[in-house]
Amino acid sequence: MKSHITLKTIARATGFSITTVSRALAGYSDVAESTRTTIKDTAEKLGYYPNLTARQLQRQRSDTIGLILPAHGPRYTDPYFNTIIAGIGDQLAEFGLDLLLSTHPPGGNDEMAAYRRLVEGRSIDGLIVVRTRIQDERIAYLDRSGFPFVCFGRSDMDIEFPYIDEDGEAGFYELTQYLISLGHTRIACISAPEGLLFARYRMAGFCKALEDAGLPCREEWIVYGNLSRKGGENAANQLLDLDETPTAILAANDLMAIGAITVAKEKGLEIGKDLSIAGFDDIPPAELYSLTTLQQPIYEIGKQLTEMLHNQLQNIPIKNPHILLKPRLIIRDSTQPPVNQ
Amino acid sequence: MKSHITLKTIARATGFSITTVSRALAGYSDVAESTRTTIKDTAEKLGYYPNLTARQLQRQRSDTIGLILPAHGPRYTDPYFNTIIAGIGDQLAEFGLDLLLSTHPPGGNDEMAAYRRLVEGRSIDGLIVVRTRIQDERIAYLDRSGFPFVCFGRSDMDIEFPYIDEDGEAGFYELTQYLISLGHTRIACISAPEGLLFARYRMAGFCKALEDAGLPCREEWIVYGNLSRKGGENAANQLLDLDETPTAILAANDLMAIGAITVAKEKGLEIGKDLSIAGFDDIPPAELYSLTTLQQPIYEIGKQLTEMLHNQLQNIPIKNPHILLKPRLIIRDSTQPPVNQ
DNA sequence: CTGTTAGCGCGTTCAA
DNA sequence: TTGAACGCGCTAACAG
Repeated sequence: MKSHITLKTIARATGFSITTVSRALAGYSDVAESTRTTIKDTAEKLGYYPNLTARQLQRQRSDTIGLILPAHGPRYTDPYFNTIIAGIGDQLAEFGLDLLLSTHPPGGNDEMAAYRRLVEGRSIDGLIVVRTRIQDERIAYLDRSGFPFVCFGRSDMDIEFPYIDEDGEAGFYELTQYLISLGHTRIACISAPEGLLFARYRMAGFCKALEDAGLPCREEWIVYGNLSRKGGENAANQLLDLDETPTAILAANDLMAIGAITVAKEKGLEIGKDLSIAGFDDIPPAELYSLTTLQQPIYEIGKQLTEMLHNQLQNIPIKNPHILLKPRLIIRDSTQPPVNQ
Repeated sequence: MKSHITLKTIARATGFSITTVSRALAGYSDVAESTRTTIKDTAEKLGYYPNLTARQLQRQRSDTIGLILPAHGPRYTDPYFNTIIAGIGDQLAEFGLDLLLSTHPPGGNDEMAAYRRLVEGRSIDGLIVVRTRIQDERIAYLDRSGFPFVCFGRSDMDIEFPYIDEDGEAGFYELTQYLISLGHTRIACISAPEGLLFARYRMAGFCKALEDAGLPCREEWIVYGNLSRKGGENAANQLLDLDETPTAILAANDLMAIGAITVAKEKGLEIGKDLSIAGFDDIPPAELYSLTTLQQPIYEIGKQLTEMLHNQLQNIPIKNPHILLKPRLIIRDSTQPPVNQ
């Protein structure tokens, strides 16, 4: 490592005081043009770059925001995180901010310790919380300490906080409506476990669309899966073993939809023709399976979360602290009008 | 935000000097047990947490390492990304280090500016460079400035630097050997563009295995694809239109392998039986396609890179600065013995 | 227009 | 065993 060039170095080299050097470089107007030129030139020549840590300490602001990913284990993959990081990163770059990232398994002591560390160690100015939980200790803590934060996702607590979330209800409403418009009347749903908040919203959209169309929301056509491909297979087996089978199945995520596709194919059904299937997420394999699905606006959420937090840090009042972004319906071949009644 | 508790606060509360408080909390031995207790208690009661920025400035060390992801655009997805972050993050947590993350499109001015900023702004102690390029400006810069860094990937420059890479040659060697052991003699390869370093290594392993088995490395059985699914389709079409078609196709990545599978199926070939196909990466859809492939040890690479960098920062000599990690062969149904000669 | 003084919060001499 | 003084590098208030 080369030895560090500081303001002092330049001060000595030019004969001016440290303060003058600082002001010249910062572009203050009360500096003689000639001295500014001298200072700027030697700064350039010496390759001066301000020590950001020192600046942070003085300004009491790090221009850095934090993000703690709820990661778990070696084969950790979450289809959203690439995208949300890209969204956050791009927006951050525009604002000239940095991102401090940690990964910790969700719900443990480690995780909370990481939050405390970043917040109380004053390494960051604000925090983005992702994958909110129904009862979320992190939100409770941040609210208590008055630290600026925004969330990806809603929660079920008696705390007011700014968030952005995908509008699962609107998404499933549109998707169900679309299936109805194709002529389907026997529509089943593979839901996620009821404890999950997003599952509730999606189910609500599904039921509402049926109701609005005057169709019954039949209990035996609502089954549950654990969001995995296997879960989708089990659920699809349940549905397809019924006396009266549905002509369309709507799964709470793509993985389960793909599981359902596998099962249906095994039973000799042609997807799209004999049975329509749709999912949620638009994960990469969805395209390979020609799966109709809802694409989450994750990148946009990342960008907007960052903007929201930035405003908060600037004390700019947030016009709308509760934003719902509607997923985009991606229509592929897995959903088509029903052939046989 | 609550008002900040600093050493000064505790000093005033206990009546001791800031220095004593500092030493008591830091666990120095030259502090009376009684005063240490008093100080620790009130520190606890007041909820003291050291200001990390101030500590950084004084220690001239940030205990933070940097990572700049070569991301590009909204729909940016890199299958490795999650995994390597998880690996780096887990290891970092063990060392008590933080991670400063940026995303920038590769090769641009922005990217280099981001490197300079982190390095010269002294926000970080070391850097992990991922997705190395054949001629890599980042490596040249870091080498020039003498800043500690490690790389995921090799390069083709006259610079000595520590790296970890997947051993594509060994991987493809093993995979090819495996196909040969199944009885295949007509093996084709869909390579990546020659400019890419990893493509060279993989091809080398492929050719070497053929040679070692006394099989010819026929030119018309080596075609090129742009790593996309579409590229795999085109390449497979080329191969399957030949007078003498191969009984096995080895693709430089899973996406192209999946493209090849699609094409082969369209032509009425049964995968595994009429034509064996294998890929590289083990991306999630690979399992859905029962694709034999090579799984990259990304998580391990992330961990080991972090460890390597950490050692470097501690001035612990790195035993082996050039590590190659062998991919793991995942055998699925897409590769089977050839039926018809 | 420029320099002196002071302080951000912490750790580390050195003297008492 | 404790405290005063100093410096990390930068910025801001105040004088001149």
